[in-house]
Amino acid sequence: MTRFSQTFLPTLRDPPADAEAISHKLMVRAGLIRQLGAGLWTYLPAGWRSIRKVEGVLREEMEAIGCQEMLMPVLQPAQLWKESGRYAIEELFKLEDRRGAEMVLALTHEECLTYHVAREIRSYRDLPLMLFQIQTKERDEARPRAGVLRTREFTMKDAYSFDRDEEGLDRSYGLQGEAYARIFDRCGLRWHRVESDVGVMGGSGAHEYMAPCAAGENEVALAPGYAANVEIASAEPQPVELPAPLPAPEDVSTPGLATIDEVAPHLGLPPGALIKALPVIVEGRGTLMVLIRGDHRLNEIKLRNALGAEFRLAGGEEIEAEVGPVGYIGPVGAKVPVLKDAAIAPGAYVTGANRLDTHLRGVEPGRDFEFEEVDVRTVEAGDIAPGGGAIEIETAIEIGNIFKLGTRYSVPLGASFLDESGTERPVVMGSYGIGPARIVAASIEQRADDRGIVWPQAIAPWRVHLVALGKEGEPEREAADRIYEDLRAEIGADVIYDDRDAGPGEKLTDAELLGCPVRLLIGRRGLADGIVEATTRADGADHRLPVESAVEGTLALLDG
RNA sequence: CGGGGCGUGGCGCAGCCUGGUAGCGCGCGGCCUUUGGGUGGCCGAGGUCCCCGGUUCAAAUCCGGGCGCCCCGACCA
Repeated sequence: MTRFSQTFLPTLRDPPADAEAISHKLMVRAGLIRQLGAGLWTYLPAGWRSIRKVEGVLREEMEAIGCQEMLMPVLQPAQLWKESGRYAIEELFKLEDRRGAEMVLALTHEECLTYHVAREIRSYRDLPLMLFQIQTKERDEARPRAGVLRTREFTMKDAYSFDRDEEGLDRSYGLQGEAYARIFDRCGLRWHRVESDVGVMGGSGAHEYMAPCAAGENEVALAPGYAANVEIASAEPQPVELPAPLPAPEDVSTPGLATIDEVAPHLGLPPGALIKALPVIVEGRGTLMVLIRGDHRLNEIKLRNALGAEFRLAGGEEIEAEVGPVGYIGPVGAKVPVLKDAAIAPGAYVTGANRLDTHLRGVEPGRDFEFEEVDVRTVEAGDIAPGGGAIEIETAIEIGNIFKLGTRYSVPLGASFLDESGTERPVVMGSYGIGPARIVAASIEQRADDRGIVWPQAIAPWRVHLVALGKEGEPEREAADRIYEDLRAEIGADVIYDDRDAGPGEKLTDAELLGCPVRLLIGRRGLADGIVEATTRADGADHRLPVESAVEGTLALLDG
């Protein structure tokens, strides 16, 4: 029974005032979701239908690769998380039960599943194993945003693989990757698989699946044969014109000029002919000076990975005390070790002189200071990717990720098995996440037009939106009632029938807002010619279907 | 966590500066009208003005505190 008049489908003429993202506005306007609190969203019937369709695709593709569905609790003993070392995560919701026992709300389920696997898996004969669930995740996000894009509670398809060795992991990882490609294709998304950061915890590899769209929180660097999250992307920089070399560095007076933007024009040089010196304090290593070309930006994740340790930028007082006058520090005669970004090519640069109001020109790396070379800058559009193509930067939503965990969880939680030789070995794990809500939101972001949502068939709340003009008891209604019943016999609940006594404008506008793939319009005008009018939402094409074969005609439009 | 903004019928907003009657559009209910792009008319319902405290004869409005929400940034295992 999906008659619009009896469905909880509250459409809105205007978007909520505080909505920015297209998907946020349209999902609220089309009656898919409503907000309960910051980062907390209710799915109304139409929205939930779409989510469940995504889940259906996920189930099919997971099962197709031998991944078995199960279900784990959201509420978990804190102890497990202390054992895995993740209890300190700020996003982890922590609470106590009535006895005062410490509990947490799971933000993923590695701990829980590894706990079970540790107890049930004994032999190499029990491996490999792939399991998944579609379950709620709770994360105390610092800043929920953009409707359903970043929330504190959401459902996730999380899959986990258990293998005896790295080779097995590679196989499982490959299978998941293939399933992911089919999933995102079936959901009609434009997406990229990009290399991603594995974090300080390690892991031997990770990829993110990114759907380009304006509301994205991530940036991806793309070039022919190359795709990486900007967080870890690496590329050849664009060249910069450097001044003629000097026999030795020379002082230049730069009174009051402390930034690249002030010094470069003063000397008539491009910013890239200057070197930016960034003092950082590294956990366990003290203060270092990182050198970046003046027109480049430091990539903190790449620096963290290069250091193999956490760090922070030094504060003003720390710089004065350990390095030199803020704004005038440089590598020549530096009191701390120097790391030079690889994008600083050989040549003569301007740097701080470590004396107030003074810079040096003609400074040449190697000749005038010692350094360790690292790659820690943020790539930019136009840089040359490893494959030789020019990089383009796109913003994107992360819709899924796959991660080679290795033994990150199996070792602390004691998940091991005996191999053929009777040796105990830790299970080698992978984890694989997809957010159904993000698939829905990304689809809307990528496909919507100025009239509303444009669903792909696979995840539309209804595939057919039947609009009857006229009111109760009139001929067009009777014709529509018949077609509705016939359609239901063919595609079940996948048709919504707008039987409201509203004006034509309102019904048609709502149909476009909701964005179902095929709209059938039954009105006097068409009926006089013996036809119903079918319009496909994606291309706006009109099709005149004879009344007597309207259902067949609709089905033909659908599966094509 | 830093910065900015907002909180007044279901939605979008005005009123606040300069204290005294809570208002508009949409939506909602009834009747009539209209039925190929949010039709028109008449009548009507609906508000603890985010909360607590203070000032005052009197607070949506002024003061103090708190809460909530949004945006930018940081963060995002």
